[in-house]
Amino acid sequence: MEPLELLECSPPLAREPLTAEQAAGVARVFKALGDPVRLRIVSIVASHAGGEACVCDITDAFDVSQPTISHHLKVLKDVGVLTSERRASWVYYRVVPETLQELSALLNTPATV
Amino acid sequence: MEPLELLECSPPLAREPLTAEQAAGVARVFKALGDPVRLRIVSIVASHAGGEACVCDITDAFDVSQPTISHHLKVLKDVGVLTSERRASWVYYRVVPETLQELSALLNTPATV
DNA sequence: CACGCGCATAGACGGCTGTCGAAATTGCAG
DNA sequence: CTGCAATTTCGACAGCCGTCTATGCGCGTG
Repeated sequence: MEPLELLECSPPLAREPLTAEQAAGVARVFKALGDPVRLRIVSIVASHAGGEACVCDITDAFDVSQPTISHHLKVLKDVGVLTSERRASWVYYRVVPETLQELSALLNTPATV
Repeated sequence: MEPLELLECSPPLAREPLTAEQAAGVARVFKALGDPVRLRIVSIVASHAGGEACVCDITDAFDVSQPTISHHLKVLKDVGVLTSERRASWVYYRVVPETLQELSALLNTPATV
């Protein structure tokens, strides 16, 4: 499943209606962020020292099982919000700033009058 | 179901991990935006002349049934993305810029090194 | 007042999703 | 090579979600 390029130039939502294809692509990312656990995962990774966190760091912060965390990480990775890198026995996750920036720009309402 | 105030000061995701409560609140909004039809609805309303659109305007843009559109509008209204106002026989919907602005600020990654 | 139109609600149904425990995979150490 | 530790994958299951049809409600018009 490719990370899917979002929008070439990220026009604000209010500029003109999104096409069905654009909406489908962007909705995938919002959907991934639409889970409390995943949202916290992103914030944990983003705010972690060095901008990265291993799975064990993340798992410790939740009461859900470790496979469940792994599942959420896969979802976030599939939509291009996170990337992963294996070093020794641990897998480290990082956020992809470009993806979040795209969404941020999209939601940046230009004084909708 | 109250529109739920998001975050008092909208700290970026990377500042510090969200609490479970914060994440739950924000995730509700992202979840609402995580559907292609709803995302297009928001963009249609936001880009419509006068910043508002009646249900008939929106329904015409989709192939789904009118009750389905009405359901999506309710979801977006419940999380504080849209507001509605009845004038005569028609109901007009508007975006709530503050809500989208909150999310935009949250995703605005501050150069995550 | 009664009808028609615009929109919302109710109920039903198939498919997706979050969760789990168990098993497989990968890499390191001995 | 063998065993261990960290992580992913698998299979299953309950609950949620998007969609539909049918129905109800509000409002303007004749």
